Amino acid sequence: MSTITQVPRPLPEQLVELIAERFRIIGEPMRIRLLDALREGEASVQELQAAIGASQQNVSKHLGVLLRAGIVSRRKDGNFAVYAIADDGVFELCDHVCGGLRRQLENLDALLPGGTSR
Amino acid sequence: MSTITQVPRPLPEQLVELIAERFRIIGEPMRIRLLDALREGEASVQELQAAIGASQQNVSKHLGVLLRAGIVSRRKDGNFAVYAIADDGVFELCDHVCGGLRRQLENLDALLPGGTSR
DNA sequence: ATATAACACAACTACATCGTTGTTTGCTAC
DNA sequence: GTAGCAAACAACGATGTAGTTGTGTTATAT
Repeated sequence: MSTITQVPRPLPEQLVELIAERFRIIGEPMRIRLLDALREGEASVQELQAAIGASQQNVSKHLGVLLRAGIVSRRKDGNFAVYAIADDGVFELCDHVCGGLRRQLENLDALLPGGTSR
Repeated sequence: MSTITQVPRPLPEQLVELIAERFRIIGEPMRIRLLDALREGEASVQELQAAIGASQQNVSKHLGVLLRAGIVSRRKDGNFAVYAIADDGVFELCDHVCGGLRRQLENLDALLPGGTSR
């Protein structure tokens, strides 16, 4: 199942907004930390809170944003709320961004006299 | 040169910030429109302004953001400033996002009785 | 039933950023 | 030089959102 997302040429306004929203949601340090933590598997709010070091309310809030965006899923287990990655694509996205960052650094590096080191 | 961006497991704080910034920069409707317009090739501020329908100052400002992020490049041609895509990776990113959106829509679609239409 | 724990919701403050208005810079033409 | 155009810069108001504080809400345990 290849994802050959043939995108229309002048992007329709609605799609622009959707894409922007998606990027904006991921473009938050706290949410990236949450997604990164969830990479190891599902976790409760408590565990995420401990892993990241943020207030319970803040973690819950950001998880709510990710949940409404369909990026994570939620499951109730007794007294706990267990969150998990629902859309693995986000990691490919992050890897892509990391690749881009790396390319930029390499380009900057090439401009310096010292080469790779220094 | 395959970009196998092996990302460290707990993402270092600096990298988190960089990734977030990158996403945040792309996550703006106006900037997405600019990038979309530049997909056809380099263009002056005037042309972009006309294509998108925004004020000169606003277009210039957003282009400045994209330029500082290294996503577009700038070239002076007489009285004009000609911008072009510097990092083609952004389109793959957008396609990825579109793919994710499409998957979500399909999932929602599957939940509806009518199937694909309606 | 009561107490406690885990999580979510609501109101609020602080801060960032979008878009506008006004101005400045840099180039071309006369 | 002066006039005129393209683009960038600067300051401002309005809006959005991150994080905190305070308060429900739901489930477990005694």
